[in-house]
Amino acid sequence: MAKKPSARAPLDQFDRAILRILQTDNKTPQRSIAESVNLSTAAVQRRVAALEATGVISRNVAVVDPDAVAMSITAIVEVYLRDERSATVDAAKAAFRKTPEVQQCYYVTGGTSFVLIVVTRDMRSYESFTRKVFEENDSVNNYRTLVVIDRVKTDTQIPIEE
Amino acid sequence: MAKKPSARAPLDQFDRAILRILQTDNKTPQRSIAESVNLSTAAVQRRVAALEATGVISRNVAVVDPDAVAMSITAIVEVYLRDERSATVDAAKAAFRKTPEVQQCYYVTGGTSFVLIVVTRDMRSYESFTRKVFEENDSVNNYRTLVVIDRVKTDTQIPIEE
DNA sequence: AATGAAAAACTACACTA
DNA sequence: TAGTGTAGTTTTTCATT
Repeated sequence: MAKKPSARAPLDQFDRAILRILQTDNKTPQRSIAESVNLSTAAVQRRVAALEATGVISRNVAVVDPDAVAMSITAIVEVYLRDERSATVDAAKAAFRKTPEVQQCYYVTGGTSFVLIVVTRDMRSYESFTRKVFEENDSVNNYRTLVVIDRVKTDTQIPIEE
Repeated sequence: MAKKPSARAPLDQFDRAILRILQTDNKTPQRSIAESVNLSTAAVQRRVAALEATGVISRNVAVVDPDAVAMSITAIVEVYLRDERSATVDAAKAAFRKTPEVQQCYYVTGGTSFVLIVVTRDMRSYESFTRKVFEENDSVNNYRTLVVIDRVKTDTQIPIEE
């Protein structure tokens, strides 16, 4: 599993084309990638290995449907910290990073400190999550929950320019 | 590429253990999955195939680091529609779904209509995105941008209970 | 860029709870 | 009958030239 800070040469057209494919389906055989982008399979192989080694591809994962594993509540939570001292912020980051219900966490500008995407089994477990993570946490001043009605789009694809 | 609405038997311990592994690294050889969960490789093979066929695993993807492809702005946008008539909402969903800069889109409760996660090259292209998608769109009443300073956690992992 | 070796994914079939 | 393991086949990956 590659995760280098990466000193990387800029990506060329081939790399970008390969990334577009792997972002959609990383099980695509190198042979058919090679056809699509007009390279040999060996070239594709070397490029994919390099993209992984330099961290351009950070992970290779299966995407699981939350409904299928009976995790029916997705919520977006805006978190307001008591203060923005770096110790406070770093502690919050660490806490969110290791909480499994927190699927995504972003530190943001504009008044709100963090935006979280939280996944739980049901409303009861969402409530106990908020107790545990927000209400018993002194550095959290306040939070606002937006419950997701429809996960319209959850691709984690990055738009890759031509 | 599997995507069935999924009428499926509930997942057992084996399935959940397999999902936990594949969510972390879907390149894990079936042989080592088999060892971890105490099944034969063939059994693992069949279960993975079934999980894909029923849509429990919706996709298999490479996760690309936005910085590596020079997409340096991530923004979280709260969108307020003019009204919540279903035609208006559905049109907005369709529009967001097909806009490549919109990496994720959630329809939510609580005043805000949509929360978007938007990825662009830089601030200039973020601005032209907002013009194109919000300001020239009559059904968008208003929107609020939170610019991401730190992508603290961007796993798209679902917590899978024991 | 092409070949060949190694590994992984998949299939067939007999067996068992 | 649904699901497993063994063992054999095909496909994919990867190193070497």
